[in-house]
Order: sequence, then C-alpha cells, then structure tokens
Amino acid sequence: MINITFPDGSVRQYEEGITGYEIARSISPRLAEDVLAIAVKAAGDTTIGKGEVMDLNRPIEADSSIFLLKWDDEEAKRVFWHSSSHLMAEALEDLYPGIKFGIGPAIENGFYYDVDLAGNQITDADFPKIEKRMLELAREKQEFVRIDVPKAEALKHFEEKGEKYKCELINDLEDGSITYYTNGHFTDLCRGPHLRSTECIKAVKLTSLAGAYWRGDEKREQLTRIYGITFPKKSLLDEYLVVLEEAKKRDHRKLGKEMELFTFSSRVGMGLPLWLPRGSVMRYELESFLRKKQKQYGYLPVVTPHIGSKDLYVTSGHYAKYGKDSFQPIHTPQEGEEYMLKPMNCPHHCEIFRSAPRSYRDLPLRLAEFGTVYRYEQSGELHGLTRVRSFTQDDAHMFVTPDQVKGEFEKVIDLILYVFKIFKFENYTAQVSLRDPNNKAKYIGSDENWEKAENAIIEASAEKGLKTVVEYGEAAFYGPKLDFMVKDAIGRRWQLGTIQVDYNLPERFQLEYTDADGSKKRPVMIHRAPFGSIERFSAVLLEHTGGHFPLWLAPDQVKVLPVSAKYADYAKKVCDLLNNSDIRTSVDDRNETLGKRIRENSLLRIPVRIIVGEKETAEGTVSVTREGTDVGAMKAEEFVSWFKAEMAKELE
RNA sequence: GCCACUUUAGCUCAGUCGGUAGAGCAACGCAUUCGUAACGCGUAGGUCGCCAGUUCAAGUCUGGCAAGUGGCUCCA
Repeated sequence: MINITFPDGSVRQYEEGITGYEIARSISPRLAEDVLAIAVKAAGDTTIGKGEVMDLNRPIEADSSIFLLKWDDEEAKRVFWHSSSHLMAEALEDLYPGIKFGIGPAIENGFYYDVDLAGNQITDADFPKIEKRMLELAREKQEFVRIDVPKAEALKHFEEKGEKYKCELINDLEDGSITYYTNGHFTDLCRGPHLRSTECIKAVKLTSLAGAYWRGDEKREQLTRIYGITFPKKSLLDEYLVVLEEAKKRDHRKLGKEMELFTFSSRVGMGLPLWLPRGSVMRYELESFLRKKQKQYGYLPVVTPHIGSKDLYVTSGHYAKYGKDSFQPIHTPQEGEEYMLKPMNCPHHCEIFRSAPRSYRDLPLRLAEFGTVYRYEQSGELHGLTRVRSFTQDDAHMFVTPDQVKGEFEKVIDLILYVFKIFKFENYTAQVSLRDPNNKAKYIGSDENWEKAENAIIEASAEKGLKTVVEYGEAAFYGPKLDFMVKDAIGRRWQLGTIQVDYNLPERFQLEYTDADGSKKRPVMIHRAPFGSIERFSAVLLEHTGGHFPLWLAPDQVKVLPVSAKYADYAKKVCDLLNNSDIRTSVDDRNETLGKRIRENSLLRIPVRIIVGEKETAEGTVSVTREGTDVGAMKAEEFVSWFKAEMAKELE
C-alpha cells in the first residue's frame, strides 16, 4: 500500500500502481468525469509547485502528494489542448493522406500543429470539414496510450512513414527517453502527458492558418501552422468566441479610427503613422505627464536632430549590426557625405556627454529626449501603432559611475512602476533579458562587463521586489535589459518599458569623467524608456482602456450640448469659461436631436458631457454626466473645481 | 522578407452562373428647435487597390505589383 496526500493535507492509502483516474473515482464518479490530469509529487520532494503533470492512467508506485487537475487549472488546459492537437493531427491524416507532421504543442489559448501539406491545399474554408472529423474521432472515445520505444525503433517507424521532421526530432533525443502516444490510428512522438480519452473534447474551433518556419529558422522549410482551440463543453466555446468578439472591439486600430486619433496612408508609406489633431493632443499630454515626473527625478532635457552622419553609427557599432537592414544612408549633393535617419538617440546623447569635460560631481547625468527614430522594420512585421517604422521614444540616458549603476537602476524601476500604476497596468511581466550563454559571439563587449551588468539588473530587480522571468538570448547586442511586457486586447504581449545597462557605448565613444582623485574614469550608460515608444504605449493604453482614457489624457475632455439652439449662447459662455480654466471643451450645437449628439459624442469617448437648457441658463448651472453616469447639476464655477479635483485624483 | 487570406462610396458591408454597381451610417440640402445613446424627406458621392491578360463582354476568371489582416522570422 502507498500513502497519497491530497491538497487539503488528508492522506489515503491505495494499492501500489493505482492510477490518478482510479483515485478520482474512489472519491466521486463526478470528480472522475471532470478531472483531466494529475500532478504528482514524490513524498519528501520539497520543490515548490504542484509536481509533475501526468496522464490519469499512469500508475503511481510510491508515496506521493497529488493534485487532481480540472479544466480551471492551467496545467489541465495545456494537457487538454495538447491532446487536441493530436486529435487534429489524426483528422488531418484522414483527410489529407501523405501529410507530414512537425510539432503540435499547446499554447496560451489553444494549440497548433505544424504540417507539411505535401502538395495538398488547405484554406480556412476547409476548417469546418476538419472540425467535423475531429468531433467524430473524439466521439470514438479513443484512449491515449503511452509506450516507451527504443530510439532505433522510433527512427525506423517514422522513416518508413516518410516523417522527416519527426526523424530529425528523434535524432536529437536520448535513447531511453522516447515515448509514443497513440490515439485511434494516429501515433505521435510525444512526451505527453495527455487526456485519458478523446471523449472529453466536446467543442472544436480551428482559428487560423499561418506559415511557420521549421524549428523557427527562416532558412529552412516553411510549414503550414493550423491553430485551433477546444473545450470540454460547447458553452465554453461560445463564451470564448464572445470574449474574442469583445476584444476585437477594443483593437487600437479600430478605436484609433473611431476616435479620430491617427491614420495611415499608403502614399506616405507603410508603417508611418499620421497623428490626427485629437491623437496629437493625447500624445502631448503623455509627454508632459512624463516630462513633469522626469524633472522631479533630475532629468535634463535635450533635443537632437532626426539625422546623423553615418560615421556616428559606425562609431556606435549600430551600422555594422543593422546598417544593411536600415533605411539606407542619405546622399547629399556634396560627394562623399552620408547621413542616416536616426534609428536611436543614444549616439547623439553620447556626443552631448562629450561636449564638455565631466566631473564625478556631475554624475549621474540624465539626458532625456522625446526622440523620433526611424527603423526599417520588415514589412510583414508592421502592425497598427505597435510596430511602426517611425516612432517616438520617451528616451533618456544616464551616465553614471560604476558604483551608481544599481541605485540608478532602482530609481528607474520606481519611475516605471509609477507610470504603470497611474495607467493601472497590473498584469505586466518584468522580463530580465540576458545573453545566450551558448552564442556569446552575437554580443559586443567584454565578458566581465556583461557579468557586472547582468548582476546589477538581477540585484536591483530583486531589491525592488519585482517578480521577474529570466530569458536567455533576449539581451540587446550591447547589453542586458529589463523589459516590462503588457498584453494587448487579444493577448499578444508587447514590450513597453525598458531599462538597459550599457558598458559598450561609453567605450566606443571614449567617454570619460574626472574622478575625485583626478584620474580619468569611464562612465556606465543606462538606457531607459518607461513608455517604450509613444506609439506602442498609446496602442496598448487604447486596448487596455477601450478608449476610455483618464480625464487628463482625453483629447476632448468636455462637450457642452445645448438642448436646443435657444441655449447655444449660454453653452458657448460655459465653454469659454472652461477653456479659460484649461479644460479642453467644445460645444456641439449642431442642428441634430439631443439624443443623436449624445450618442455621437459618447462614441468619441468624450468623458464628460454637460447639458444646458432652460433651467441651467436661468440658474447659471450645468448638468454633468461622466462616462454615462449622472453627476448632477452645479454652478459652472463649481464644475471647474470639481473637474480639477477629479483629474488630481487620477494622478495621485 | 516568408506563408495564407483580404482589398467594392469617407466608414461598415451586400453584389448569385462573367452581362457594365447596391444598402446603412457619414456628407450636403430641406424640414425640425428637441432634456440624456441614432427624427423625417431629399441630393450628391464609385476608373470595384493598381497594371496586364483571357473574353463579344470582367467587380466577378488568370498573372504581376501595391497595401491591409493573421502568423513565422526579426525587433538597436
């Protein structure tokens, strides 16, 4: 007999070799229906987490603590979707004989399988057919059967089937660690775990079709990636589709159009946003918000040109790294001159540092600029405002002594967290991006400096209590970084704030300061941008708020609607009063019904609406509605102080 | 850049088998003067993304190009 410990601490005894499914059934048949997988941790194992996720029908041989995983557990969803990708593969093999399989993992929302269609054609019009076949197979209640196979046998099996991608995967695996999972007539190389049976899969939706390079390498074959999602209940699929629809309504490209914030023109060029008047007001507000805070943190403003001599970027090393993939150098009437559109601000700021002798007393020197930069992003990568070819960084560079790195880094974390708090970004990921330890040649700078910089970031994040994830190979070529990632409406993750330590540029630009003992020392640079770029930040903020900006940021803050033309003069008087108090106000006295004007101004996301009619005109009052909620009537002067107080609350 | 799909009025979208283009909203005019999310009537608006080809005839079929969308790769 073995002891099984449950999450509540209770212990039950079972026969050796009992399976998760049998344990669940011993508790209740209903539980056995709902449970999808099991997490098992051997007795005495003190690691955190629930333990290893396993198939429900794998025997448990020793004392263990267990979690029975149901749909609401993330781990169970992954198992569910991973099994669903096998189910889809089985259906695809039925419908498209000769098809070859790559990999088919679970992802955040659903799963995909990469396939080589081997001459077949699939379009999204074929999805219903595939979905139907998947459901038919699911109803066959196929069990997922796991078997261990020797490497040689696995290779032989897949070679005979002509599965060259699988063979490549097997070649990279250790003999003895190879397992198959079979459901119905479909056998896949797979580590598992899987569902007990396909019968749990009750609702299927294939979502999209895309190209994907084999093993993520653009020099290799491009496979067809089929995305899908499945659920244990039809109603869950319906709910998911509704959520997706809702999310699409918050797409910043749609809102940007509706709210008249920005536009694009293919004649101006792809990825080059045109900011409309309302969007520009919002941009300026974002900038002044940050300028004010940065002043408190001791930043000094600078302004630098949009172009720079090619030599500048040769010196910085950016030309060697990105020159070929940039907007190409601009040639001038004068022979031999070459200028580049500024792809980043740092080299300019380095030259500002060099413009005067610097003392240790001047450090940290913090130079800040809303600098517009131009990068030739790949055409297929452009996306609304989140990935563009011309964007404005809320950039700053700190020149510090080596001892000041950590302290300065922490100050920047404080600033970024302040920004995120004001905008209520709560679900961000702080990602520490370090070098790829297996490919150090990709990076410039000495090992020693890299170690120092990486440690500074890790320590500073820890001291600020940030929960970080560490990604190897994600560092910039000149230094490690701490990035703050936020999700958009449909769950894509975008990098916003970033902090980067750089020992390299000071070296290349031969930057120096005079230390207390009179010796020349090399400063360290910290790059940072709390928004990342105004463009991307605006996009994510639009999706985050659904266009309902805080009062201080709304392009139009107040709209005054006279009930009819008779009250237009009073409306204008109120409007002037508010504008004189720096509240962005306009009157909508168009010859339209009140209801229609209310509707249209609501769609523009104007946060505050004032209605004036006979009563208000007589009493000198305004009737106020904020975001559709009635605030009541007040004197026009009272409104000004109410509004200012509401704005102040948002910035606390 | 690669794969797939898409492109019709300012916006959102119909358009069957190839027979020469339609709606709603917006705009403009008239009427209306209105109390918290779409009043009514009328007018105007399109080289069907662009360029070729097939055809008696192309929004529709074929090819190329451009832009957009979803991914991949990339992201200083």
